Amino acid sequence: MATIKDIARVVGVSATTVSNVIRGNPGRVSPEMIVRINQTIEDMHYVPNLSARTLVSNASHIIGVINHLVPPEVGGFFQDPFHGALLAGIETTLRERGYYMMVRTIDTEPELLSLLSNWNLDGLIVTGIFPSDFYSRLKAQSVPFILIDSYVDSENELQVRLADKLGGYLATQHLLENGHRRILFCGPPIQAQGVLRERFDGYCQALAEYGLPVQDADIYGLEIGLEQSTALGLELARRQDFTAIFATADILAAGLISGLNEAGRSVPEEISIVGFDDLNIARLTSPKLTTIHQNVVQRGSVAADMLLSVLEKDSGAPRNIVMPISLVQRNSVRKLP
Amino acid sequence: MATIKDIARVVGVSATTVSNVIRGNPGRVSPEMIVRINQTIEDMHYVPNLSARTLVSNASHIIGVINHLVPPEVGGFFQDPFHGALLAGIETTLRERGYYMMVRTIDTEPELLSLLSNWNLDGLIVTGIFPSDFYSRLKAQSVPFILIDSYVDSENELQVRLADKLGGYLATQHLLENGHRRILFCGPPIQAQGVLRERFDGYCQALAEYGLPVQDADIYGLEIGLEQSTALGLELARRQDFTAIFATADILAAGLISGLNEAGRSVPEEISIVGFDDLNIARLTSPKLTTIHQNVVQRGSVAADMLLSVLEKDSGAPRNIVMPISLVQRNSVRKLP
DNA sequence: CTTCTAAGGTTTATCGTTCAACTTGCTGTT
DNA sequence: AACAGCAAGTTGAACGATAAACCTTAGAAG
Repeated sequence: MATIKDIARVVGVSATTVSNVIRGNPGRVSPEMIVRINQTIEDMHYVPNLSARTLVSNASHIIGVINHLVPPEVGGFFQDPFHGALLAGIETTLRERGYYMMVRTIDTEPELLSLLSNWNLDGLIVTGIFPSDFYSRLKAQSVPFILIDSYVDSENELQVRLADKLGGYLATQHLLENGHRRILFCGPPIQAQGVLRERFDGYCQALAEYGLPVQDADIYGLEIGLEQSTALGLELARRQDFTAIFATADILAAGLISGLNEAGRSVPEEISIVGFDDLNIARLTSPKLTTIHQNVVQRGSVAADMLLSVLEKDSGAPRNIVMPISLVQRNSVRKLP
Repeated sequence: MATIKDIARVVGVSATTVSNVIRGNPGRVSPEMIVRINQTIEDMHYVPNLSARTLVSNASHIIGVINHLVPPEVGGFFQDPFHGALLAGIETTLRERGYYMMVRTIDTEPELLSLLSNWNLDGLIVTGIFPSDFYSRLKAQSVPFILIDSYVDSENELQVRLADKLGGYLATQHLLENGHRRILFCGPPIQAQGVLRERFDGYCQALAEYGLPVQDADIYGLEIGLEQSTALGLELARRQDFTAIFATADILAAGLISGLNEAGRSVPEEISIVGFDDLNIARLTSPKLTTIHQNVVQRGSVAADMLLSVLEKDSGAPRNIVMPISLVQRNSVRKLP
């Protein structure tokens, strides 16, 4: 494969000059030379070697996308449709802006360190929910990163958040408006801060407005995954003291419906359900899922855009975006008389 | 960040010696020195810089995973649950064996070339269906690659195939056994060779055994995606001259069910459907999908394993595996009287 | 007529590793 | 005593690019 020196030799200039042309360096090269060099590059099918570039310039044009390891039994990262949509948005934007993407699930801290120093990653997109001390570990590395999912209470940190509290509120309120008074909350375990905390806060607020208590027995924690939620659905089918469920992810809602159905309880006739995310599967379940809509693909793409803008020193770029949500009514909620 | 020279200076040896220890080079270093160097590496949190390593040794430890660009409107690559499962298997294996994964959708040939020479990829996992001339283009590059989906008629090429023809046969035969006589075939356009060709051949064979003709009007080509298949479901609802559908992917079957239902035709009472893949969504649809099972996650992981074995010169490694399939009966097929 | 400046380059060092070719000191053999 | 052979290193040149500092020439300015 041709190197920059080959080009230089053929054209009869120094490697630096070729390098300047490649990187579009300002004004150092005459217009006709630019044309000749570009022509030769094309003729010889020259493509710069980014490993070499990375080595000297310390910028790799690789963005790492990491997620906390989700054991395959629990569904796995790539198999989760939410993350699939996120990745789709991220990849499209990175491609368009000339960056490469290295996806990796991270289990232990050394793995993160290896990833970073192995490849001089330019930046990191952090998806999924990491243990709470992870954020400070990450800050200790001097790599720009943007958080999706694992919120942090700081205006300065790069984040693409969602109006999660509002989402939790709207979902719950919708059920209350339809006459439901005992509403279960099902989602991954609630941490001190982050997505789930906020959705839970919204749930509590809605209940409070109707003067209803939040009851421990109504809060269920489970891993994201169809198996887990189907199992929970089977379990819940035995309880007779509630009429509705707010599930913090569509995939959970889908599993719940499936489990409830299997146990002979019908949705929405006996039990109403509201989901969260509005993924494709929300239209696949039967009944179709009433859920909180967010544009996940766009969220990934906004995250990538924000990160790259910061990397490219665009100081006017936003650091903290909150994306909108809305309630989408389909058929999984029944109005009680 | 510490470099190999820092380690060398601290220990008081040359960089080469450290390098030899890191790479486990045979016998050139005394046991006690090995211990001291390893200790220092750990103390200083040294991690080798793979860009530098790649540059000189011409092996990057990066495996590219490519897919032909699927426009987002058509579903996108990452959002397709089949590819999600595949990626899950691939990533797990690559991680375990110490490789990195660079995922990229490829639109034009220059993009492929850039990807390859930018990063000195060690190998390529090719998923999805590429245009037919792509295979020869790929061969022209001297990068080892393994095909999943885009079959090629050559025993020598690395491939992880599936008993696709048998799958198509079993699916169709199951419908025939249940009394169906007019069975539509729905899937992405059939090419000269590859997955779809084989599934179609199986379909034809089963029909032939029952003395039934293959009719052009019964073959539908559509892009993989929920939108497309839902639309097709709506369209098919108007036809009254068939009782069953064989869909070559679960995601298509799911959309078909949804479209048919929407148009007021019920599955399986009026129309029976058999899918292919047995993805998670097969248990989400209502009715649950009767489908051809394959272990997609494992398929990804087998592909990665085979490729790495070849890279690591394990000449005994298999080059061409055919993974098994089986029919899973759920509730989307009705026995006709 | 000298000096300055800008355009259009070139030279050389460097990034962090690896690899091939040396060196050095010791042991054992004949 | 001479020397082969080996263990345990070292040295210096790559790999392909970039960055900083330097050079050369023509014309403008004084």
